[in-house]
Amino acid sequence: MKNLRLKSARAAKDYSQQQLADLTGVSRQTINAIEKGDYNPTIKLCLAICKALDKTLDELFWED
Amino acid sequence: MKNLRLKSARAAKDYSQQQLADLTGVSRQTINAIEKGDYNPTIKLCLAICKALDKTLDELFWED
DNA sequence: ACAAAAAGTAAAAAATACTTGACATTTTGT
DNA sequence: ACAAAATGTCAAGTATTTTTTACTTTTTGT
Repeated sequence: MKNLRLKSARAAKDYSQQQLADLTGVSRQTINAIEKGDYNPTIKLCLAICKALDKTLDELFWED
Repeated sequence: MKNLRLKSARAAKDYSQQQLADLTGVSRQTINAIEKGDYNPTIKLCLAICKALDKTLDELFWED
């Protein structure tokens, strides 16, 4: 399923997918796929994304 | 680096590495390697571990 | 309306998470 | 002390993430 919290947090910082990709050291397609919910990133990448967006793991990646 | 919070949370539930592996659907070696800090698991596996141990992502996997 | 930037998507290759099997060492219980 | 259970570790193979390249569609600004 889509990760709208991530999309929203990225928008709040006014970052493009490319900018967030550069900040976290991955490709734009990877960011796109994570937002789209296609597959599960590694915790290392999740942490990098959280730090780039000033969010916690629970805020962006927790699911019930 | 070692993930002692994970090791501690597992001990609090009195689970062996094998038991936690069974609960989360991975091999014992994978749990062992994560505790040892050898590599980065996927967020999906992190979530499964958190749920098995009644912990949040931030409690077990956040790093500063 | 138009151009430029951003986002969506796909296939093949590369990198790495995870498994399986096997054995050594440490810990636990009696 | 002894046996059983738990943990640590390694190597080779499999599964999945991530990259690269490329193209299409949507959004944004003038």
